[in-house]
Amino acid sequence: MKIPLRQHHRSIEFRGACPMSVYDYLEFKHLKSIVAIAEEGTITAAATRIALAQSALSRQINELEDALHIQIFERDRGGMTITPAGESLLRFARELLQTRIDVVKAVQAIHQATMRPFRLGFTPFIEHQVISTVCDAYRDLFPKGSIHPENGDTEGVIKRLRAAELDAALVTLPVLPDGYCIQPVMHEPLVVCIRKDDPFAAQSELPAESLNGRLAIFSDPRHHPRAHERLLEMLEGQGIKPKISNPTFNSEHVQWMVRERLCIALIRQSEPLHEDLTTRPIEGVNWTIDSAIAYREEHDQEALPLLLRDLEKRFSVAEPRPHKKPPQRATERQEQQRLSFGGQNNKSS
Amino acid sequence: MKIPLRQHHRSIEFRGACPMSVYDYLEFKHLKSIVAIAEEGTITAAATRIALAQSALSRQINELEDALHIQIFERDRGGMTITPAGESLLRFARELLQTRIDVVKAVQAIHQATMRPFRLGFTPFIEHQVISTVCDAYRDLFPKGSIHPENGDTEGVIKRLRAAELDAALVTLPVLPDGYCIQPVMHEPLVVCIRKDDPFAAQSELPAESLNGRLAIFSDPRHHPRAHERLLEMLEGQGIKPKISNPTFNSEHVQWMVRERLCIALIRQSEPLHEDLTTRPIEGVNWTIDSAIAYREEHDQEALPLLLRDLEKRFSVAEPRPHKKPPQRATERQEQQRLSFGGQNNKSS
DNA sequence: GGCCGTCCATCGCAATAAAGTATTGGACTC
DNA sequence: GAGTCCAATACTTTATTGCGATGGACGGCC
Repeated sequence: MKIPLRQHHRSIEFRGACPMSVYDYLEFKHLKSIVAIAEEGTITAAATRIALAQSALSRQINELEDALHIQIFERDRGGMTITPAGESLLRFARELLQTRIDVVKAVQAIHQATMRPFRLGFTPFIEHQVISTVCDAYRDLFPKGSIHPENGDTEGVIKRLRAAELDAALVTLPVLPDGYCIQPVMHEPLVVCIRKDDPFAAQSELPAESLNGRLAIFSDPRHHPRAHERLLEMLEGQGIKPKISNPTFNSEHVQWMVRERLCIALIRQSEPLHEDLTTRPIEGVNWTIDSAIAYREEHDQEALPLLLRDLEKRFSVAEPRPHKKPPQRATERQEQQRLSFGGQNNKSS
Repeated sequence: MKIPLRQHHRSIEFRGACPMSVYDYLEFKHLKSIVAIAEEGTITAAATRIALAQSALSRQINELEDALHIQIFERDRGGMTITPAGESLLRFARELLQTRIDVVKAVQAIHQATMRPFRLGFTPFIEHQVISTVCDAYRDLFPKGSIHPENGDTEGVIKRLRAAELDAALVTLPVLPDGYCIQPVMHEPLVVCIRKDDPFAAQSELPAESLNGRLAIFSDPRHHPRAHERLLEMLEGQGIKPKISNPTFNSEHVQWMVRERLCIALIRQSEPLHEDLTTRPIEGVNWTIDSAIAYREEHDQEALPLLLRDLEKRFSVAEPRPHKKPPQRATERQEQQRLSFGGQNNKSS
């Protein structure tokens, strides 16, 4: 059991401000070895997998454990089994190794073509704040890169994404996750916009029936057919027949129509309101608009993995929405079966 | 310019499933070197700092650049300046090196004492969902670790945190950030709870005057003196004189009093309501309750850095709140000058 | 119980990779 | 034109890794 304390002939440790900490014993190659051993179960098998001699691998791990004072594996007969400490280490090993790959790819891209500009599509339904957060993240990660946001309607954006004319796109769900992946970035409640002097304004939540025949839908089927359909489905599910009206994006038009008592309207909770108007949730449902970033799995944009990784940090995942939902990891929950509806499913545990 | 392509004597590359990718050339030591060179400006200085010979460092970087086909530095007279590609790499180098330290520390701790249990304080003001998200994160990172949530009033929790009897604490702001650090986890709007048949329920927002003399405050100065003070300040700032009442935590008591027309009350937007009650925001202000996790800067809990890192991902930072706020990084914005008030300062850019 | 196979640890030795020392050469300064 | 600073290179030394072989521990099998 020799201690592999690096013994440079002449005094090291004193020179500069860098006393060679113990952490330096851990290198990426060790992480690779750990993953291999954990997955193969024996040093012998792991050694062949990572093209190393069995003896070398055995030494490597023993010395690492020794230097770090960690026992990573338990030596049973018949192989190595990972310890609790090793289990946590393994988790990070995988993460770090993947990050290394992503970083190298991205940096190579920056160098080679001074990196291809990141083409980010977005639809009119995406809040400006979301777009700028994404752009900020990108510029923060790649100061010399460039990001080109381009807008378009949902179908067009998705089509261009699929055709690799975009590297990623900010869209609102639902979209068919066909040929691309989705990572959610924000959820925003849908509420009903009514006049303050509307009789129903006295209530904190509007019963679904009260909307029947009054609620106008302004979403344009051409701009986001799936969301439009989904919305109609959801309304139908609550027994609400929407009023027919001409599609528009213009929030002021919508509010004007409500003010003129021509209808009431579904809008986002965060939308700034005219002073005569107010909003109310619909009783018993918890509809939200979900924004997500979509990207091709087989992307050729080297900046993408790191951008996604960073966005995960920047955007909400735990929803501080009225009534608690079970906290979930972003990667598991995304799905386009919500325009969204939350409705009854609060408090599943 | 020899190519340092690792030439194992006998054919490697074919053995297992691990064809030795180019990414393997990048090791943590390279990241250290890159950071050192970038900070020192010359190879010579960097070499002494990281206890390496100048020649070794020069070669190391040259071979790395060569293997990865990246130019990281520009060789000027008088030193090395970093390239755009290097700039991005540098960013990740720092991040990864820090993560390595955090990981090793945490894993060491797991091994040594099978890891000291994580003592997480929380106050009655913290939503259960927040606590369980934190606990989930911990257990996810350290499957064999244990986390002990303990509740207490704010002052007690802070005191025990400072006395190192707790490793971290979930508290609501404001707290004096004295001797410890704070990372926000959630913001939740405060709204006024009123009866549905209250005349003011017809309005979507309540003017501040309408609360005068009617709004009862149930927060207990003993449980969170600073928040209590702050709340009174905020009310005073709006010209609201609160009604005196006995402190209570029990939300049902509060709602019962509102139902009995004894008062109206400030509550969290997400609180489940009795069917006779509703909530309204106060006009012109945007008060929120901010939950944060507090911890000593000189912690001895090795799990803490990785937990904080993970929580950053799990919790909202971009606030999908009514009216956009500028997106900010979590670490910069925390401060206890909000109980919080948002009020006029929306849309600062 | 004895035999065999598997697997990990260890050792000696050889080959390679990495770091050290010393030197060179360019560029800039005075 | 000598001095200085710096990176790069030549050459030497050290450290790491590979290879092959051995031993111990365990379990299965006859």
